[in-house]
Amino acid sequence: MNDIQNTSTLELLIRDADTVYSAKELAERLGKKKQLRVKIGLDPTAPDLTLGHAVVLRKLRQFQDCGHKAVLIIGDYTAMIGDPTGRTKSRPILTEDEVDANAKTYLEQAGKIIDMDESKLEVRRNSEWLKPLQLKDILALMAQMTVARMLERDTFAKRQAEGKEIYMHELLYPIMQAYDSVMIESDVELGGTDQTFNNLCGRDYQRNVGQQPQIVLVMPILVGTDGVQKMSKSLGNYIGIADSPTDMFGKTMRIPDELMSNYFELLTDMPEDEVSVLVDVSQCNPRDSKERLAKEIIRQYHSADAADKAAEEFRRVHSGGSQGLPDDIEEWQVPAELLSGDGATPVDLLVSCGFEKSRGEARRIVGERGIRLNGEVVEEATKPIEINNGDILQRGKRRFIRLVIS
RNA sequence: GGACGUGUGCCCGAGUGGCUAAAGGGGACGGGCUGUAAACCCGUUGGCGUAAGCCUUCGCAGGUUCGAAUCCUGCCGCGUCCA
Repeated sequence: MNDIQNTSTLELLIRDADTVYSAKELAERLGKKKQLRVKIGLDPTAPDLTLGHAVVLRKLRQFQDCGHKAVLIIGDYTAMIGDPTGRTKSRPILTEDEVDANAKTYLEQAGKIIDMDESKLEVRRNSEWLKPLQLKDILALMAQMTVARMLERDTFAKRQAEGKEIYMHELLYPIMQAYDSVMIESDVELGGTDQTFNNLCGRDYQRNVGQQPQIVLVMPILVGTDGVQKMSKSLGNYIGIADSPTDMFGKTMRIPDELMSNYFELLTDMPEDEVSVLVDVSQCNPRDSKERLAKEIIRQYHSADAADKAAEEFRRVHSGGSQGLPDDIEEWQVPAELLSGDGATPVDLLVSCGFEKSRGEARRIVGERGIRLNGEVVEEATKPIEINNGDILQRGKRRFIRLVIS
């Protein structure tokens, strides 16, 4: 590589980053032309990755494409604490089976983004080195950090200011994560802005043992579909990497318009100048731009074909009060006992097929004119209705089921 | 160990003897409208019942009262401060 290529590599790698500690160090290390070890940690708590994870994984992929090695850490031990980013409940210890299962799903899903080739990827669990630690080892690690320093961390500082509790073991989380960096000798660690403190700890711990401190590349946090909070599974404002094209499309269409440029930037490879046109309301209809965004996203996790189909289906089913049907409608076998006697009432059907949890709920939604049979609004909740094989029962705008009678 | 608080529906949070299935907000769901599953507006949001109505719910267990989420006793959880 000559200097010009080197510069453009650096530019590519720090593009879209929130902060880099420091770009200068990264330039220097890239200049040494050795394969860098680029660390990323995932706690195997919930078994599904979201587009929030994708932001960081996409960055990791760029490093791989530049010839560097991804070191993916499955935080099976750190997961026992849970990163104390504000939610305070301590988490249960995961069994080995749960970790195995979650790790497997993680890898499958991450594999849609990163290069799984062995020369480009190393997967490690931090129980490997955290589990054997003795108390004296842990004390030695703790002795490298001061209380004052630890309490600088924003979430701790905030909780302390508010008089909220901070448990002792939570203070260990950054230390454990830092120790991970030492053990795998990472050159670069990637993370979201909420990880900054932890990642910077890694630099200190590496320096203490004579390693060259890792470069910390901080990516912006992806805002969830609610347009307010961080995208996360537990907040329910997420788009999952494993979501179906239909769901991905619908969820993307739902994001507030203002979020579009952010999503384009962090989740697609579209050039900046093109994006700036798309998000300019004087030049483009936001609806069309958002459809474009949704397609770009789906293309990466499914296929261009699936993206087109999802868009077409969405228009057909949802646009302008239209009554089109989705491509795949789940079938449901109507139980024989519902058909005996006077026949099934809408309430019976709704509860039995799982659209509603209770008969009261079912009655209510019929009253709200939220139920249709073959496109016709069902008016009476408790009067038996005639149903035939193949009828389409619809709840609200987007839940459909095909009745099967045999 | 001591003092004082606190525990309400999916979440937050009012309520201090009846008019409270329990204000208000958030979320969720349904409808209208639309460029979308955005925004905005309207509605719904314990269970059973066609309905009248009945039943269950305010940390847990008892008690007082015609009547308790509201008062008393005990227990449990949580918090702040003092030691």
